[in-house]
Amino acid sequence: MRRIKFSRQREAIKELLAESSHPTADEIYIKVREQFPNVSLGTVYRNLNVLSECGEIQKLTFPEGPDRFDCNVMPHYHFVCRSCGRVFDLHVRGLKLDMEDGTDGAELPGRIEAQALICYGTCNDCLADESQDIGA
Amino acid sequence: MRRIKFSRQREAIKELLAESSHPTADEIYIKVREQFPNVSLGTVYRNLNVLSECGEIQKLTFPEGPDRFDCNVMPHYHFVCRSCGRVFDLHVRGLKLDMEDGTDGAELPGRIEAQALICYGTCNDCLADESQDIGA
DNA sequence: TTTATAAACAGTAATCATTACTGTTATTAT
DNA sequence: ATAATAACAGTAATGATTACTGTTTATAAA
Repeated sequence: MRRIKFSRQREAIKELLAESSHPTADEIYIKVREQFPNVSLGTVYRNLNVLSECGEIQKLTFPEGPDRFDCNVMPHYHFVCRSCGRVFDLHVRGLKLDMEDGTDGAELPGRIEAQALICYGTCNDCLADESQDIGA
Repeated sequence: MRRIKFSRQREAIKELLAESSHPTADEIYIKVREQFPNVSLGTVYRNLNVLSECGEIQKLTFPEGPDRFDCNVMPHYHFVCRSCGRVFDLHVRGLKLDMEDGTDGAELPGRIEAQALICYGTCNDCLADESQDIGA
């Protein structure tokens, strides 16, 4: 059982995570370097993994681009804009899994312990831009 | 607009996809080599991308491991066993997104055009193994 | 309040999945 | 048949992430 020691770099990473929205490891790296010019990208990755293993943060994987990290560990889902690439929180009260019933293929393949839902679409900003383009 | 030409390799990839369950590019590569010993991994990737851009197949991204491919393009979701790593189809009739309402943060960030849901847990086989271990 | 320990570090090399490039082959429209 | 070019095999390059190595630093015990 490993004791986790305090580290200034990790504290900085936690603070930066709290004030940014779903940053990538590299985005965090760039910001941490303002406080610790010699910090290495490996340190950022190691600490992000330590924090997500502790359940202090959440790692998010998307089909496009690198993983992102979220300081919000409450169950919630994500919306990715296909146009601008931004990631938004989706405030969903709860997912209702309406399973198919029937004579076969009807049952769950196992015990569900966690869920990740990603919705893809066009964000409101990009929708507004689209309608402007049409008007112009 | 590019015209897609017939290719024997692509046909083989489609057939292999139809008879396997969520294979990775590498797993397909190994199988295609039985028919085309000189096929290259790049060819497999290129064709998988062509097919998923055409909507003939679906690309699946998971937090662990490489992408997987699915010949089932009907909307459906996936279950990943954390114990054995297998991926199962989830036969869900439809997701009910029960959005939070309130004075702010309540609205959708945009227009949802697609959804990907991954559930994580322990599959029935691994659950059975677990209870055997306890019994022994 | 030194000293031992091992976690964490910076820096760098290695890995893995995937894409891009290059010269050749095969499909298809003319 | 021939021309145009999609697709190919083979290989190099890329991007994200992890692993390694020798050093520094936080913490627990002497």
